[in-house]
Order: sequence, then C-alpha cells, then structure tokens
Amino acid sequence: MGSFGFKPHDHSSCISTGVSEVAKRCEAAGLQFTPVRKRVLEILLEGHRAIGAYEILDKLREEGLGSQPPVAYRALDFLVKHRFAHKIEKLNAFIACTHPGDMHAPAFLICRSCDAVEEALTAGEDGRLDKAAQETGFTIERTVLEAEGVCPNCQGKSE
Amino acid sequence: MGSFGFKPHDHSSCISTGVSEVAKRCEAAGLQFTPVRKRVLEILLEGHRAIGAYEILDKLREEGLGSQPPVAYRALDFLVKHRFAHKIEKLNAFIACTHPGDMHAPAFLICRSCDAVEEALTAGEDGRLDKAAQETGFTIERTVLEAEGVCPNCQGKSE
DNA sequence: TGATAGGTGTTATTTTATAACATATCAACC
DNA sequence: GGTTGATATGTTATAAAATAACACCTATCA
Repeated sequence: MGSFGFKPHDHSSCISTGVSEVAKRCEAAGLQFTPVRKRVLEILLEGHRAIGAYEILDKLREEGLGSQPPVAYRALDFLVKHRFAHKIEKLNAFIACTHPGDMHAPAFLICRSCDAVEEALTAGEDGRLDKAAQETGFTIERTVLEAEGVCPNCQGKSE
Repeated sequence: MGSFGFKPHDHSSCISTGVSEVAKRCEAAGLQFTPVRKRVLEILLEGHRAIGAYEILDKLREEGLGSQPPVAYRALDFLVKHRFAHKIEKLNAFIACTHPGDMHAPAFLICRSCDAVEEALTAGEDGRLDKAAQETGFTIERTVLEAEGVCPNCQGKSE
C-alpha cells in the first residue's frame, strides 16, 4: 500500500492494471503499444503525480530506451492523443489517466505543496463553458480544467 | 468598430476603458501602475487575443521600454497576480481581463484556427471540481478552465 | 540617515518543446 | 521477391518560454 494521490491505495496493482488496461485498448484499436510507450506509461503510473518530459527522458536514458527529447515527447504525444495520459498545462507536466477509456473531460486537483495530482471523475462537459459556447456559436473540441490548491495531506503544514 | 473576440465591437473604447478601469483600481489598492505595466496592458487589450511574452517584449523593445525577458514577465506577473490579465496555459500566452474587478473564475474559449480568445463570464466556482474537492478535502485556490475549439468566424473554413 | 520595500536594467542560464532528416520495421499488394 | 506506404525510432540542432541572480534606483518612514 502506498500513499500516492490523496488517499492510500494499492499502488502496485494500480500500475499493473493501468498498463494491462491500456494494452488491451491498444490491441482492440490496432494501436502499437511499443516498449517506449509502455515504459513511459509505467513511469507515469509509478509517480502518480505530474512528471515533466525531461524527468521521464532521464529514466528512459538510464534504461537505454532513448536519450533525446523527441523520444519522450513522441511517446507522451501518443499517450495523450489516445487519452491514456493527460498533460497538466499548469505544470507543463504529464500524468497517467486514472480511468482510461471512459468517455470523460479530464479535470484535475493539483496540490501546490506536494505536487500530487488527482484526476476528478467527471461525467460530461462543463456547464459554464457549454452555455457560453452555445451563445456565441463556438464549437468546443477539448477542455482543460485544472484547480490548484492544497491537498488534504498538506493542509496545515508550514508552507 | 473592429472584429476582435468573436463579435464586432467598439474596440478603441474597449482599450481606453480597460486601461482607465485598471488605473482606478491600482489607485484604490495602492498599486503602482507604472509605464511598462500600463503599456503591456494596452498591448494585450489591443490584441484581444492571447499574446506571447516574447511578442510583447518585441513591442516594448521597439518603444524603448525594455529589452530583456524579465521586463515583460514582471509586468505580466503583476497584471496576472492582480487579475488584470490572465495566462492561457494551453497557449503559454496572455490576455487582458475583459471584466477586471469582478469576482470571477476565469474561463476561456480558444479558437485553434485564428487564436481569438473569449473570456466567458462565469459567476462562481465550477460545480464539477467543487464536488470532487469537497469529497477529498482539497482546498481550491485557483482554477484554470480553457476550452479549445473553433469560433463562429472560423466555422466551415478550410483547415 | 540609513534601512526597507518595490521597481527596473542586465547578464546568463534553465526548462520546455519542436523541426528536420535519416533509418528501421512491417504489412499489403503487384 | 520486390516495391510501396504507413508507422515508429534515432539523432542533430534549434526554437520558445521562463527564471535566477545581481546591480542599481527611488520612495517611504522609523
């Protein structure tokens, strides 16, 4: 049991199920779940926090899986494109999707103290923007919803 | 009349009222609305779209108001900190606030075709995240809400 | 008057991301 | 078998975005 995210949970199973879930979906969709892509997903799942592309690249380099930025960015692009991971724009960093496959608009709670990130499960689109979009005739394709604040574990800690 | 944002409107008055509104608020709050800060706000208001820090810096340089990145970033930090402008995380760019002073959680519609940005007026916090935050005991301090898509003017245009 | 705070000017560097081109792999097809 | 096209990887180089660190200036005020 680890204490990643905001709540303790069985983290090793959360990695293995995450990887196998994505493997299954790639299989079904005819996508190539190559070693680099798989390893990057594992690194993201291990962290359970937003991880920068260059931090990922360092790990890949140690393991002989690639040493130049495009290697990491391409794997991340793949994962993000297919919603197996998300980019946290606020942090210029990436995080594994905690419910791959679900149709969802990603939304995040980001702790500015410990950098933990929790993906909030959200059913549909956002009401606020939907309304504004309809009124102006704007077509929404993707949304970024990120909240920065303090997680329960960091509440009350000195800053 | 110009055609900035998604709708035509009287853009020159929108610049002058924007500047004077901020000047008033700085006065009231004891903040220094210095020449660089004022000029950066004007540049943002003129554009009515997300403008990168280095594009702003280029203008400042032409006008002899500063030539190094920190000059632009400091002014932008000031404007963002006091909510006179917002950063569009998705674009790494900045935009003037269209309703300074209102208590609001900024939310944006970003056209990926022409880069126009419209700030949606939103009354309060976002329901989706509020719920998730309450459940986990997370304290939200700031939210980023950005929707990328196609604005009415660009609908149907070849991509 | 000298101490502090906020603002500006400048150099240098760090961090994040992509362009461009070469090479490799594999399946589909003639 | 050989060719073609699509997809993935390897590599060099560079672009774009942001900040660290330090010097200096000016105003305020104890």
